[in-house]
Amino acid sequence: MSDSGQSVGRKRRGAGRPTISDVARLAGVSPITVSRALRDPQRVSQDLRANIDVAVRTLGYVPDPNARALASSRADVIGVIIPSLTNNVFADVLRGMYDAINGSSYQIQLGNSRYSPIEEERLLTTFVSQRPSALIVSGIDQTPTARATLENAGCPVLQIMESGPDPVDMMVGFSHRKAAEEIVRHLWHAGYRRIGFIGARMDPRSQRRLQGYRDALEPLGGVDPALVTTTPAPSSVSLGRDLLRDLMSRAPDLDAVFCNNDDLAMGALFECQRSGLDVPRRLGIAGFNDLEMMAAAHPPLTSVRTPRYEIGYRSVRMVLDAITGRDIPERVIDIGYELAVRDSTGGPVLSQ
Amino acid sequence: MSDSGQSVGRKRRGAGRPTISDVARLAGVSPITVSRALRDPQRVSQDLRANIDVAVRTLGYVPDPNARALASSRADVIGVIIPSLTNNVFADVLRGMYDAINGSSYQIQLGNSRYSPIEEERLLTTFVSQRPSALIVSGIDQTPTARATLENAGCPVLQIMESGPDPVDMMVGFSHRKAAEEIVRHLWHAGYRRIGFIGARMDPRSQRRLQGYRDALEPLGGVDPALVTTTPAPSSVSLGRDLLRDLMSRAPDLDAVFCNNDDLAMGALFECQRSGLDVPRRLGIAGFNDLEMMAAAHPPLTSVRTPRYEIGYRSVRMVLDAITGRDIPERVIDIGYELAVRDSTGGPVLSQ
DNA sequence: TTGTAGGCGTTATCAC
DNA sequence: GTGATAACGCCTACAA
Repeated sequence: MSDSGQSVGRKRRGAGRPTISDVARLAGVSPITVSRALRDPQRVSQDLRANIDVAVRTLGYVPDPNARALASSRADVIGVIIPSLTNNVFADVLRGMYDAINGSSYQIQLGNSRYSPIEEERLLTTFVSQRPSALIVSGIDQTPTARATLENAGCPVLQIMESGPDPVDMMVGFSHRKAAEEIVRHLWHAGYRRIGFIGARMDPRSQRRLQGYRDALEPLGGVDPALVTTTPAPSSVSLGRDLLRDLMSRAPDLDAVFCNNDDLAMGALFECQRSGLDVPRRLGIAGFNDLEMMAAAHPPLTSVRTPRYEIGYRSVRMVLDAITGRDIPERVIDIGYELAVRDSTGGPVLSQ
Repeated sequence: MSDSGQSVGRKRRGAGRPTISDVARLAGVSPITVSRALRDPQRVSQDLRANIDVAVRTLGYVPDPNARALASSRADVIGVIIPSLTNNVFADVLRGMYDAINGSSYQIQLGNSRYSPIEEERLLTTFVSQRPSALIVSGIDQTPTARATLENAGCPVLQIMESGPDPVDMMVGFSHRKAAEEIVRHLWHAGYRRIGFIGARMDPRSQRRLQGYRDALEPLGGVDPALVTTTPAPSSVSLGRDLLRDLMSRAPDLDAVFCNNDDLAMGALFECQRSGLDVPRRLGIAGFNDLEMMAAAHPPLTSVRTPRYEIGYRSVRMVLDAITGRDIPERVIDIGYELAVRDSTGGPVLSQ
């Protein structure tokens, strides 16, 4: 009790909560043994481990993550950067991530780049300064600076949402271009011939969906620029209404529309309801992502089902495996997508 | 150059990035002066500060947040616990929070309790072990354990989303009970007499909305239990369809429905469209939160506009003020709400 | 398997 | 206003 660290006049700056030394003293071992028992119980003998467990519980000891990070030059943190918090797509991804990290000793450090590559650069710099155990970023269009930061981060790096060439390290996603191409082809096969495109935000993934739209129609009679409407404005249901109204007024013979995402598709549906256009007979509507509401709409809306939750879940499992040195059989995963074909693309009146 | 720290044979464990000592050496001052210049420039003389700035830039010095947290017993982190990531309500709150923290040197540490008080307890314990600068939690229904943790966290605490008695510390929210009461009264005044309630999830805030529904109808002829349908299942648009269908089959004379949230309201609208019920003449529909899609629907849907973004934004500003010791004029803020009255509650056929 | 020595990078404390 | 000293709590490296 002479050097308990609590004696009068002793100066301590900390908040006075128990430290690893307190536990060690109570258990009759050295601090490093406690440290080992906590991190890798197998490296400590049975009986000592038991003593230590008791001491930990008795004192209510909780390791200090900051001290741990400082000493080991490694924080038990996975940095995640996404471009939007309100986009349902990323909400699902995040849910998967948080589910996957549950029960582990790691924390997710979340950054919102707001679709700004520069903001992403800044966040990356901040995150790297914390020496994270892994980094997860959205998309494959990082700036050269950001890419360099990722390459020198000294930890596993995972790019999500898209598949593409030249990964920084690992990758989990799918081809937005191919997905778009496929659903546009579905519209064609359903009998639609004047197929338009409505797009908002027009971030890189939206651009590639537009490209997929073009790729699909090119061999099928060509792309009519008059049928394409895009805006850099953030996507919304109201915007879907507006964009469809614009497009219809400029191209009255439009008979189907592929919407960049589900919000726009929902807005397009409401616009049709308002103006009395029969869906799918007068106008076919397809969206992208297959949010839950799509199947519940009237009529149910066709979309591309993207495995968002799964992307989030698998990405965290993957970096966790990488962190713990486990074998990663595939470092680049094309996770695919599925068409969710519903009544809204049932075909025009005069289906061939 | 003899003791530059880079000389051969010297053992350094860190990743070799510049430290505050490197900056100090280059600027010809002591480390503590650099520390002060970085945190509170006014405490260091003009010329030294200039030298230090140059040195910082020359070396590309970035402070180590872990070392800082360890030494000061305080991490520049604001812990935030929300019950859901996919609920649009919290997405908006988070967006406000991330916007408000932008530019500060603080980080948000996000936890997802999945509507589980026990999970919230666990997260709180984990967060507190990091010595956060502030904590923000959702709702006012923490377990006694969680509440004790908050009270002993040694940092500002803010409860958001609801207003209520007995705050732990600070509070930003509004009365869900009163908001619900008001919109149900609106339905009554619009001429509806058989007003039902549809609820999902039924977390504490949903419960209070149900209470508001009852409080409104009690003095207006009483509550008919047959008009209330709730489920603990997570809310969704599809569920809104299902619940309305159930309710209509059990109470065919239903003439309006207050939905616990907007997803359910949207589902109720789709169900009416499917079964050919005129909205608002055969059935009035009101939701809660006023998500963007509500105004774009056909017909536009009535809801309660809740200031979600503002709650997020103001809550972070508030804890930031508290952290920096600024005066907080109001520690408990009722941020209010507004009715967004639209066509979907335009009144029944035989309006009085 | 366990322990010793010292460092991780920064800041609180107190002296000048 | 500036600096010396020690401490924050834990972990790596090496020794026994």
